[in-house]
Amino acid sequence: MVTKQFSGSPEDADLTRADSLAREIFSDIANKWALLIIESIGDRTRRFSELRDEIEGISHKMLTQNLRMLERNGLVERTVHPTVPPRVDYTLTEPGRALRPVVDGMCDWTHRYLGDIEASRGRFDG
Amino acid sequence: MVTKQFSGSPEDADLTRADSLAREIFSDIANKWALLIIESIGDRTRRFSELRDEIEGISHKMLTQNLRMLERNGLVERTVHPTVPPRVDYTLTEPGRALRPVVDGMCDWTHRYLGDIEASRGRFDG
DNA sequence: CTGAATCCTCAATGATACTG
DNA sequence: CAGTATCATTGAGGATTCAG
Repeated sequence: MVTKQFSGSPEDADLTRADSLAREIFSDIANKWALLIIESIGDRTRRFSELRDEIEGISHKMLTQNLRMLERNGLVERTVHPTVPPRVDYTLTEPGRALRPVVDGMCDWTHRYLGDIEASRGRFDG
Repeated sequence: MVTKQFSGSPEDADLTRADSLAREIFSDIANKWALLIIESIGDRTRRFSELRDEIEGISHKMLTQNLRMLERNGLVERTVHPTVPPRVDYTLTEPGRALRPVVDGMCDWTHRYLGDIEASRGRFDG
């Protein structure tokens, strides 16, 4: 549950604090760019430019922004190679890898129900 | 994969069309309100006001907007009871229920790594 | 190449009021 | 109660520029 939680116990403060933190994290993760980045990195090591090229439609800014956010939350690790021109590699951390099955599940679901959804849309719109 | 797909085969047009549709659907679903609504409905029948009360922080507008979107994509079914005052029930359809494990997985992941993430944030911010 | 910062625009969101 | 519409505001996100 990432929605409300009632208690009444003395640990109320901690519970609501943990809940609001959970919601904050959930909101960070539950957005398309974050999930697509995780999906794109997978179990590989990817450079900034590779991600930008692979993730259709993502802008330079959105990519850096989301990579920072994922790094801050400890889902991706960023290693800078002091070469010139600079080269930065991104990999998933253990928490990041643990999220992969979830993202895969969402991708699978999307393809599995593509037809049904298209049909439903047709009905709804028409 | 919901990112790029190359082919070169004659079905190119259909492939890219299916891909863009997949991305569209993925973008619809991969947002916090949609996922929280699905989580909140679960296997129950929920009224509009119940959802509004249960999903902390969601506005009237966001709830209706996302419910319409989910209905259009065939994830939720909307049944209006012609009473006064009116009463509207929402339930998950088969595609909607099929997405539950994914959402549950994301919620589980959030709570599982809450501590790690908080620690990582501390390191990153400090 | 990567990334930060700036500016600018438009869409997402909230607040409010009105309808069935 | 549920839903739509309108308006106002904010913030997301794109384009561009500069720096390491």
